[in-house]
Amino acid sequence: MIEIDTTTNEKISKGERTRERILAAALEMFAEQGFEGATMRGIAERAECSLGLAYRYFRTKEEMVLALYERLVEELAAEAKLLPPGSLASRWAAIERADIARLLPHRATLTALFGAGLTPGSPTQVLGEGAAHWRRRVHAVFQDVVAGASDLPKGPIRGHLPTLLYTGHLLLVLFWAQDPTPNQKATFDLLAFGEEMLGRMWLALRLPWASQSAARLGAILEPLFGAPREDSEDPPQNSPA
Amino acid sequence: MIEIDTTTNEKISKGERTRERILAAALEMFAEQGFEGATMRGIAERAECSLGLAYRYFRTKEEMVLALYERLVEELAAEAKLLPPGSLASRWAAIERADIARLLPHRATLTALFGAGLTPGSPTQVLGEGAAHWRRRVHAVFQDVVAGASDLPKGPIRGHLPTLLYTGHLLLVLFWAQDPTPNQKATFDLLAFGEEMLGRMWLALRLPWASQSAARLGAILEPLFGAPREDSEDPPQNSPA
DNA sequence: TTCTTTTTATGAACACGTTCATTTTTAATT
DNA sequence: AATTAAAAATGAACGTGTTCATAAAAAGAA
Repeated sequence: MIEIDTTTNEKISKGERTRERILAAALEMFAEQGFEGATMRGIAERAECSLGLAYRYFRTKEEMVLALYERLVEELAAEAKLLPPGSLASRWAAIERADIARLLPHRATLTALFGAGLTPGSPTQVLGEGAAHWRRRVHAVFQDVVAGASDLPKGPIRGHLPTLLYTGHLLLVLFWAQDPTPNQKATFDLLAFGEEMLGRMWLALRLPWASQSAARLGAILEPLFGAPREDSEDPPQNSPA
Repeated sequence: MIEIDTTTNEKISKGERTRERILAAALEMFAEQGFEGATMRGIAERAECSLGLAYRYFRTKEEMVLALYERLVEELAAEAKLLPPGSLASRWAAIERADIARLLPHRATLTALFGAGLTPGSPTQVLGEGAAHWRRRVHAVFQDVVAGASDLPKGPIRGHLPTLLYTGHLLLVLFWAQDPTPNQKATFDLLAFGEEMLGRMWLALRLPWASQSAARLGAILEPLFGAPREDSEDPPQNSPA
């Protein structure tokens, strides 16, 4: 019962199609009823399968949101590759604006993931071992953002720029998810503020202590968000053995 | 069956004593088994009461952690009052160090609260309406920190300093709860970094655009964390009607 | 005291996320 | 076609947080 995908010409097993069906049902339910409002039984019913089957493809309810997050990260990565050259500030702001626009329809859903990301013991803990693969993935995106910039500084900050931008991204998205102002105005104000600050960077880097401080901040954050270690590169498994 | 407290001479009803017993049991269980590990049934058993009774005094499991948080905030406020005069940087760093030391034994427990604080719909959402009372309370603490500083700047930043310090505090504590480095070294590095930055503030404020930028950042954050509005000052109710 | 009202306490029941032994369907092999 | 092995699918059952109708105990009024 193995079929061939008409667009990508890849073999698609029955299981993969079922997984897709369940995920689609889940995302619809999340959008309609929120993360907590949606129940696993309801998702299974909409996907026209049993409750147990949903757990064959997703170890946990939260992992369904993770699958959504995975897609969004890949879209972000693709967008970073296509970013037109320009100043670092403009490139960073552009990708943040594009990302927030993409996350917008899933705001309520993603917030559940962020909440879990700050919960100890969760496999999706932001700074935990389970999320290391995604940290590297997103870090690579900001390496692209930096690499295409036309106005890179020379000093010791250079190497820390991806990590610093990534940190800014994380804070911005986390804030966005919580932002109670209408249309998340405060978030966009912060974004514009950050863009302007980045634009003035070269002015500030004239001051020797400012340059040193930026590098020092980068050094603190680097081991947490930053450079890939010699670990394995295997993405975590969502499919059954 | 109303008794008199020997230390404060206040009337203590039977219910209040029961509430205290349940809270104590809960905190012990949280410390031993973590927030998720502790069960409401286990807490009730240790408090030698029925399951339903625990829900009479705490609307939810999370609210038990909130009761702990409330205590810790009051201790923080008291400590801010006793802070010796000095530079703003030293006063801020001192209170942060003291606070983190106080939170340390409850790290695992509090993280559950922080996670919930980022979850939409939760009554303890950090920037939500339910937490407004606590935001004002903590903001007042940083007003004290600022008020006692010996080196306050003159410009438009002055009014935003409490909000800016509070924001730094929030970020620091959130980071601390997640910090995977041994003994939370990264957190203390960030704290030292922040202290040094604050110390250099007056140097930076010479630059007109730096001064304006700081004020602009304050203006964005002010409505979220900052100044109390004309709302009621009633603390949320934990006791039954 | 006796009656009434309020406070304090109970535990069965519900919906939920999750697990697991089991069955059914599909693919591979002879 | 018959047999076997692997993949896909099932639904009952468990422990959880939470709710609720109800009872017991305490306080107040007569």
